[in-house]
Amino acid sequence: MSNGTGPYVCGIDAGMDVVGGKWKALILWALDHEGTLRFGQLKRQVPGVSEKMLIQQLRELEADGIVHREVYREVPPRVEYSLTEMGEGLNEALGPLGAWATRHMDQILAAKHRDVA
Amino acid sequence: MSNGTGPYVCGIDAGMDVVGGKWKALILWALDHEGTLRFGQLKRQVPGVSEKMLIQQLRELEADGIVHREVYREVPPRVEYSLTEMGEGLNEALGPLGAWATRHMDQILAAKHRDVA
DNA sequence: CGGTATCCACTAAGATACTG
DNA sequence: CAGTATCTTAGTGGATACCG
Repeated sequence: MSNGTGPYVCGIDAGMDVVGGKWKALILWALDHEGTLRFGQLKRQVPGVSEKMLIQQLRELEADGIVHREVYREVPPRVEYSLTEMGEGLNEALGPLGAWATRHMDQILAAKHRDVA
Repeated sequence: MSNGTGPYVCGIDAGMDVVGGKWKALILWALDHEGTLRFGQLKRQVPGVSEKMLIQQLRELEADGIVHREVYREVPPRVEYSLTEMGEGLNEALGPLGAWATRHMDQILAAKHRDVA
């Protein structure tokens, strides 16, 4: 996801690299609003995601220190995902972006329809 | 870049869709710091980008109302790119994300090295 | 329940060559 | 100078089937 020319040019570049996956924003948002979630619950909160993608994105977020994965060795198995402190900070940092997009939602949607047509 | 399940689930989702291209953050950053730039100047400010990708990302940003493209019909041709008001707003909204990433840069870089290895 | 593994389609991205 | 056109490759994402 980076440009490969060594370290990042700016913080935004690095930030986009962390949160830039197709489903990551949605995962972050779900964990922020619902708190700790099991795998199955999380899947329901992110409609349309496949198990493969959900796992993949969760593993990347975990590697980046954004989400915490807690395994309970029970029958049936239970795994819970939650935001770390760093993840909560990331969510706060994304707040203004969300607000901006909400403010300009009509234009964003209009542009999107145009390139579909 | 969206999940295709209709409108966006949240603003962050929509925002990521606008700024989520591989080079868009860098383009935004360059235009914000340098002001109006010609195509060639912009290319030098975004090291490693191909002309094809630069054009493509610029066209998408233009369609989203983020950058303004001004063509001067001269010889040799001159085209200048600048941020719109909406684009400047987007840049401000990305500020906290950049700050967050800068704050956690070491962990981000560490995670990145780990999955290279 | 919470994953893995495999295969396949699609798109994003890069290299190169050419044009108004 | 500022693109366009074409081809090729790498990576992303989805469907399906199976496992502890």
